[in-house]
Amino acid sequence: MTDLEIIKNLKASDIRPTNIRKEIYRIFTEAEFALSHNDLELLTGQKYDRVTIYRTLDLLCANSIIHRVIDDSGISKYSLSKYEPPEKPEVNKHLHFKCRKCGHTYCFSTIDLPEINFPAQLKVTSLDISAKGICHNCLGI
Amino acid sequence: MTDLEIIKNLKASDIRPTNIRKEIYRIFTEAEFALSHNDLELLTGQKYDRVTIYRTLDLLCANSIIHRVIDDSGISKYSLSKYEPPEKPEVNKHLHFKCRKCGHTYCFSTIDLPEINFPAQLKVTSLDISAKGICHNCLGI
DNA sequence: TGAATTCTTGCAACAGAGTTGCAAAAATAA
DNA sequence: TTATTTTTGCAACTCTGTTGCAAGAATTCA
Repeated sequence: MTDLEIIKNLKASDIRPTNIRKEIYRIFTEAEFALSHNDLELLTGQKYDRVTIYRTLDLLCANSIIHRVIDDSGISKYSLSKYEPPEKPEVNKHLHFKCRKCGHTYCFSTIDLPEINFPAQLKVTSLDISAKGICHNCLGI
Repeated sequence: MTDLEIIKNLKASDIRPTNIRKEIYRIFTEAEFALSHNDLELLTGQKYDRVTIYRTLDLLCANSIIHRVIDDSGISKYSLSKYEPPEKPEVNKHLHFKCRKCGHTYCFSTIDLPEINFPAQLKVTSLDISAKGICHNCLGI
């Protein structure tokens, strides 16, 4: 993604394209797996304050540019949002996979997810399917 | 569950039936939804040390008497394990539902779960399906 | 029974993730 | 240029969870 596109996308959500915002957004566009706050502190070279990074993540989340995945150990990771259809679906679905070996969390497309039958009468508004195991990379070695 | 059954079950896992262990185990057998460490501190009337409660939870988890559910906000909750078949399944499956209104997390049976097709070649060893929405109780009001 | 050993609990202290308040700095509007 | 709003950094704090250690309780074994 070009710098201009980064700026354009931020502006489209009424987010001022400051340095930290552009840099963190760019990092997400290039990431292959979900990143934690700590990952971002390292990837930005400790250039920004911890709190500012948290606030940037919250801002990008609130504008659905990224989304949060809660790790099986309870820590938050973030990943670029990919909308399959441009419309917002009735049930917000996510499909994640965490590798027990390398620890990375991967986000997958949610097309082709089967229906889950919940017992009783529940109004389901979001669905999160997350698996654990060994990822493609770690199996290959 | 009778006191004797509680004691018998703990002993079956080589766990000495001390007061805190019996009490916390009993609380889980009577709980309708998953409980956090903080819930247990309150339910036991601040009778036990925080750390001892954590250790009791870890012990019951390690012996598969209870299992841990990570909340969408990242905090751990615990719930009694229910094995449908007595054998251990190849893929350890869980089905959870968190109500946005009351905040409770419910654990459901995992029979009748459809297959999830993950992309690429991944070895899946556990599967966690968790939904959010409004629960039966909160809808009824 | 009594001493030695092991297990359990509580306390203190710590670590990590995340939040809040406030003031300085930067950007925008007037 | 000045006034206003937004953004950032700092300090301090909360909450969840962990670790080390010593005291207490239970178990084992002679």
